[in-house]
Amino acid sequence: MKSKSTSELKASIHRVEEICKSNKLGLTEIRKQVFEIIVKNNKPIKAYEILDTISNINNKPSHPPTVYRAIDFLIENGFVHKLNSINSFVGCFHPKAHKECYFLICKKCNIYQECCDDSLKDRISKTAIHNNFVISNTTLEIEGHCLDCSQK
Amino acid sequence: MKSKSTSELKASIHRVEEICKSNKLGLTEIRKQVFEIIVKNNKPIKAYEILDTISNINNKPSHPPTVYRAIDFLIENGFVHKLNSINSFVGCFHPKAHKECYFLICKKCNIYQECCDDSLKDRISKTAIHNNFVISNTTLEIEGHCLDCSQK
DNA sequence: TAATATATGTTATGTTATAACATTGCAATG
DNA sequence: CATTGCAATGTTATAACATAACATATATTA
Repeated sequence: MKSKSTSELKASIHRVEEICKSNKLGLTEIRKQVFEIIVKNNKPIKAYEILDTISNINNKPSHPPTVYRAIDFLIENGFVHKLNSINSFVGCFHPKAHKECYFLICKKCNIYQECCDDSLKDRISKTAIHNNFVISNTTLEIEGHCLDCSQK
Repeated sequence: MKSKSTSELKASIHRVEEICKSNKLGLTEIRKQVFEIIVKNNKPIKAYEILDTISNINNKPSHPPTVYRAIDFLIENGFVHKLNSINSFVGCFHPKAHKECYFLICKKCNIYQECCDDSLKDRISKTAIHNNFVISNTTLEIEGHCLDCSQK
C-alpha cells in the first residue's frame, strides 16, 4: 500500500477546515493539532502516541482527556475513524462522503486503506435486512498483508 | 433476537468437549468453566465479569491472566470470538464450520447473533482481492437494533 | 456586561490486558 | 522410579486504554 503524499495530506486538512467553517463546527487549535497528527502519521496511531506528540509540539504535558475529547469531536464529525481491532485511530480521506468506512490493515507495514465500496455496503445492508436488524454502525476491519508486504 | 435454549447450550458445550477430545486439545477445568460462563451468558461478556463469576464459583479469587489465558485458548481453537467493538466475548455456536465469524449486536438488549453467510464472505474476499490484499482475519461487527427492540 | 454555552485544564480513577517469574502436575525417557 | 521436560496455572505487578468529576477559561449572545 502507498502512504499519502504531502499534497493529499494538505488537501485533507484543508477539506476539514472548510467543512468546519461551513458547518460552524469549532475546529479549535487542539482539535486541529490532533487531526493533523493523525493524518500525517499515515498509519493507525494510538491515543497515547497522539498525547506524547502533542506534549512535544507544545512543550508542555497534555492529559488523556484532552486527546480523547478531540478524538471524539473528530469521530463525531466523520474526520477520523477508530479501528477497534487495534485500538488506534486513522484519518478519513473522504469525510461526509459516507457514514460507514471499512478498512484493510496491513499487519506488517501497518499502513491502512479505506475500502468503502458500495457492493460491500449493499451486502452488509442485505445481511442486516435479512435478519430484521436495523444498523446503527458497522465495524469492518480486515487485517492481513498488503501486496508489497506479501511479496517480501 | 432469541437467546439460546438450554439444550442448545448443552449441545454447544458437548461439541467443544468432543472436538477437544478428538484433537487432543487440553480442555482443562478452567478452560471449560470459562467456556461455559461465556456461552451460558447469552450476551457478550467482559473478561472481568468472567473473572468475578469464576471467583464466585470456586470461592476463591482468580486473577486476570487466568481468565485471559483461557480466553486465548478458546479463541485460538475457534470456540469463542472477541467482539472488538465492545471488548467482550461470545461463544461460537458452530466452531470449525468456518474461520471467520460476523456479528449483529443489539445495542438495547445486548443479544448478539452470528451472521456468517457466504455471500458476505465472498464480497469481503472480493474486496480484498481487488485491493491485492491477503486476509488473515476479519472483524465485522454490525451494531444496531434487533427486531424486538426496534419495535418497542 | 452578565448570563450562557462550549471548550479546556487537572486530578484521580476506572477498565482492559499483559509481562514476568514461580509453582504445580503430569507424561515421557532413561 | 528418579529426572527431566513441558504444558498449565498461580501470583504479583504493571502496562495500556479510557473516562468521571469538577475547576477554569474562552467565546457567544441577550
